[in-house]
Amino acid sequence: MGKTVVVGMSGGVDSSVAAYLLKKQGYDVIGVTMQIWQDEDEVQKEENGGCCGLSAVDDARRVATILDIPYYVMNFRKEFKQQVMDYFVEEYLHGRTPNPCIACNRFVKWEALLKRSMEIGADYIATGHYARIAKLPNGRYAVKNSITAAKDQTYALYNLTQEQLSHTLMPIGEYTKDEIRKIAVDLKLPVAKKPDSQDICFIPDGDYATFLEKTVPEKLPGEGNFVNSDGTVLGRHKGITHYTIGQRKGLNLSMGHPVFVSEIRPKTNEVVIGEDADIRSNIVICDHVNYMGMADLEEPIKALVKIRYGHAGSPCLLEKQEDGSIRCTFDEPVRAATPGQAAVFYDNEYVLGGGTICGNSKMK
RNA sequence: UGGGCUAUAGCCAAGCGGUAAGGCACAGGACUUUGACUCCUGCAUUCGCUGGUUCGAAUCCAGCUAGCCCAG
Repeated sequence: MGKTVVVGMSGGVDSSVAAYLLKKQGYDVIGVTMQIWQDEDEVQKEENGGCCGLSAVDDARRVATILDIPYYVMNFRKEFKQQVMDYFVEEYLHGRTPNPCIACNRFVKWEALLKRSMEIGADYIATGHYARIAKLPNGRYAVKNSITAAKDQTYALYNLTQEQLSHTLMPIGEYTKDEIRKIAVDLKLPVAKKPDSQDICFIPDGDYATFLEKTVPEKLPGEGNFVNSDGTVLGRHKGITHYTIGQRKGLNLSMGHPVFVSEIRPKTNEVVIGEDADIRSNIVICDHVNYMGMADLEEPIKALVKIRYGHAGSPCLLEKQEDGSIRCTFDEPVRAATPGQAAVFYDNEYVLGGGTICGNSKMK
C-alpha cells in the first residue's frame, strides 16, 4: 500500500503541479486548501491571489478534479490569526519588521496542517515550495536549495522542525519555474498562467500600514520625530509602524542626497535617519534559533548567511553566545540587518538553521 | 531710514543675451510568496512682479515687492 500525502493546494501553479508529480510518483494524494484569512462572504475578489489566495478554493478544486484526487478544504483561520496576523501586528508595534511567511510556514502550513493531516491518516504533507529536503550524514533533516537559483524559497523555511521535515515532501524543488509552468500547460491545468504570488497574502493591496490602522487603531503610537544620530530633529514621521530599517522612500525628507532609516526607537517614538554607511553592519545578533542541518553550534563555524529573502548570502562567522543567541560576524558589512527579519545560515546548499535578528553592531 | 546683497519646481541648485542642467523629495512602473533595497519612466512653455532695450531676455535696464547683511 502506497504512502499517503496531503498536498497543501493554494490554487497556484506550483502546488497544483506538486500534487500531480506526487501522484505520478505513486503516492496516494489528497488535496487540501487551507482557509486562513479570507472571509467566507468575501471570496469574490480575485486578482493577485497571494500564496494563500482568494480564488484558492475554486482553482484548487478544479485542479483536484482534473488530477482525480480527493480534495478538502480545512479551516485554519484561528491558527493563522494567532500565529501570523497577531504576531505581525505585535512586531510592528514594537518597532520590528516581521516576516509573516516564515511564521505561517512554521506554525500554520506545517504545524497545524501536518497535525490534522496525520489525524486523517496521512504519512506526509507536501507543498509547492521551490526547495528540497535532504537527510544529512549526521542524521538530521535539512532544507536544501532548489535546483534553480532564480527561484529559491529555502529562506522562508528555515524555521521548520526535524519532526516536520521528516514528514514533508517538496517535489517542486527539482524543477525550474519554467518547467513547472510547462507541465501545468501540458496538463491543461486552468491555473497554468496564473501569476506568481506576491505581497502579504492577508494584505492584498500591499498597504500594510493601512491594515494596521484598521486592525489596531487604538494601539498605534502616532506621529513622532525623525532625528539624526546627533538627536537633531529633521522632521515628523507618521508613526514607527510605517518604517523599517534601510527604508528610503516615503520619508519625505529632502536632504539633497538619499537618506535611510537607520534605527527605530519605540520607547521614544523616534525614527533615526542616517547615511548609507550608517545602515551597514558587520555584526548581527539573532535569537530564537532553530537548528536544522546542525544539531547545535558548539564551536564557531564559517557559514553563508542570508539576512532577507532574496539575499544572495554573505560569508560570516557564527558564534553561539551564553544566552543561546548567535553572533554573526560578516567578512563584509551587510546592508540593513533588520530586527524581526530572519538570519538564515547555509552550508552551501543546505540550511543549517537560522534565527530572528534582534540587533546589529550599530545598536547597543 | 540710508547702503549693499539675493530672489529659478516641494527643497537645494546650475545658468552670465540664443530659446530652463543636476541632486533630493514626490508619482507611476519593473523586480519580489515578508518589510525593504535597486532599476526604469515622469516631474518648471517657465525663471518674485510690472514695464523697457533687443531679431531674441532667467540672463541687460528701470520701478515695485520680499528676504538677508551692514550702518544707525
